[in-house]
This record gives sequence, C-alpha cells and structure tokens, in this order.
Amino acid sequence: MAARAAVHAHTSHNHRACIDDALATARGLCAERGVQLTPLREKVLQIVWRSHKPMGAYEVLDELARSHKSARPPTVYRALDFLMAEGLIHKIESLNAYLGCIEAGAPHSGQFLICRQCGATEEIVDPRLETALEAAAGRAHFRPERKVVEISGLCARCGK
Amino acid sequence: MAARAAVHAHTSHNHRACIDDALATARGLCAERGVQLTPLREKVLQIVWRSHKPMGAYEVLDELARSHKSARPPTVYRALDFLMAEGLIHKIESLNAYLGCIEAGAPHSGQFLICRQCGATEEIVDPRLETALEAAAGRAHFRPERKVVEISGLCARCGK
DNA sequence: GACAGGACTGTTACGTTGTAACATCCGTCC
DNA sequence: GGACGGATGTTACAACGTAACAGTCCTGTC
Repeated sequence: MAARAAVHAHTSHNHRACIDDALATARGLCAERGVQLTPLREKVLQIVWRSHKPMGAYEVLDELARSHKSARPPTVYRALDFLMAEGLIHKIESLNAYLGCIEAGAPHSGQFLICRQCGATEEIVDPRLETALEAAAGRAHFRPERKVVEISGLCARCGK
Repeated sequence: MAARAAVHAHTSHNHRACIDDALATARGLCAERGVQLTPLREKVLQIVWRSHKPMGAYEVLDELARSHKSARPPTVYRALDFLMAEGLIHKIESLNAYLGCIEAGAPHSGQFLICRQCGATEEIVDPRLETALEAAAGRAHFRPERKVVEISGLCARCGK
C-alpha cells in the first residue's frame, strides 16, 4: 500500500458519510470476529468519530450521558478499551485522548499529525516511516511491539 | 553525528559517573544560558537520573520529600517543567513519566525504546528516523514542532 | 424448565496525575 | 528603602483512570 493520509481533516468532506463509513466498517469487522459491538459501544464509537479531533474520555462521557443517564467513568473506559482492542480507535498519548481509526481492521500502531492550533489530528500510514522505526529499533537489538508516533505542530491550513 | 544510543541501560556502567556527568552538563548549560539551576531543581534532576527508568512525578515527589519536607505536587511539577524547558529531561507520554536526557543542550524531541518487561528506557538519536519523520510530515504539508516517538517492546536482554 | 457460566453493564468508591491561585521570600536595581 | 521579578510555599481542586462487587441477560446443557 502506498503512503497516504486517509483522512483529510481540513478538507471539507461529508463528515456524516465519514462517520457512517466508520460505523459500517466496525459492524462488519466485529461480526466477522464474533465480538459484540453493542449499542453502548457503537454509541461511544460514534461520539469519538464526531470530529477529527482527539476526544478526552470525560468529554465522551459528557456526550454519552445525554442519552445514557447511567453512564459513569467505567462505562466509557470499558467501551474505549474494547474499541482499542479491536483496532477501531487509537489513544493519543500526548493528549490523553481518543481518535477514530481510519485503518480499522489492519492492526497497526498509528502515526499522527496533531495541529496545536486547530486541534485537528490526521492519522497517516507511512510505510517508509514504519520501516525507519523498525530499523532504528533493530539497530538497538530491540523488539518493538507498540509504536507511538505523535507529531505536533501546525497543519497545512494553520501553518500558512 | 552518527546514529547512536548514548545510554546503554542494560550495559553495566558506572551509573554514579553517569549522574555526575548529567549534573555537570546541566550546570554548565544553565550558567551559559543565564537560567537558575537552583538546589531544588538540581535535586529533582538528580532524582530523575537515579535510574534509566522513567519516573512518575509522584515518585519523584516521594523521593524529594525525604530531604525536603515542604515538597508538594507543584514543587515537583515546576521543577520538571523547568528541566523540560531547558532540555535536561524528557517526558515519556505513554507512561506519564520523566527521564533524564542524554543529549542535553541539543534541543530535540527524544526517541525512546521502552522495555515493557524491565522498564529500562533507552533514548536513541537516529538521524534516519528523524529524516523519515520530517518527510512524512512534509508529505502532508504539516509543519512539525514536537515529535513524540516511543517504541515499547522487549529490550535486547529481555527479548532473548 | 432449571441452572451454570460467561459477557456485558450498573454502581460506588477510590487512586493517580496535574494545575489554579494566592502567599511568601529573597535578591537586584533604581 | 521600595519596586520588581523570579523562585518557592501552601491550599485546594480539576482531570484522568481503575478496583471491586452487584445485577442483568443470554446461551448451552441436562
């Protein structure tokens, strides 16, 4: 697969379709794997997908609570844990926040470009960068499992 | 500068000298820059340098409090913020923990290999990886400022 | 139908990480 | 001496995350 940026956070796009796509993909993957994408989990996934900005767990909780009175921190964290385990969302470590995954189904650690101005965060899937990471670890005789790559700065629009 | 790993966390080394080196470098840099490496800040730097494992802020606080009764969370966070601003320590985002910087003076975002088994964390300075990060950002017309690279897995010793 | 087991969710309480805001101290410069 | 700026003291709280146990609901088995 060629290097690409599958989400153009700043490009005007039909975000409704963007969410619907993500939900449909998620439903398909979970069915295939025999795991349960329950209404609660789907709702959380939908909330995370409402923007291309990483969302804090408590922000998700506030949103969820509007339709789900009994929501508490564990409610949200369990759903987020499930979604991460299935590769449907990523955690942005430098923000303690969560973002919908644009490559659901292909297990991978994400690589992220985080705009410090507008907050929009783009997931990139760059094989050359992946190779460089593997090589760097290899030179240190290190066996990588999870790779966190989070580049913050200014996006194309904000950096003009 | 060639790619290298400046700290061999697993190699037996004279860690006392390792700390002393770091403190001497820090004193020199701060003097040069006209900023104050106060006794409190130096103590915190020393504590962070006591191991090659990232240390949580509250862990630093516990240690600091042994010799400094009035230490409170803000005491530690202020010192850590100062040390980060001067490039003397790094924050490991995926662990919410702090680690002495092995390239103090050369402003850089670190690249880290974090062993999930023994906890030892090695900072690497790999120009090829740096180039790959810049290139990946460039292809997305993104202007990078801070680059977080944290690879966790098994170190050479634990992965055998 | 009973019931055992497992997956999911509800609920309470608490642990960890980080910060706001204001007070105090202390050296420097005029 | 008095204003100031930087550093630290102090209290309180905000934000992020989890342990532990209880209840619900479905399913497979007898």
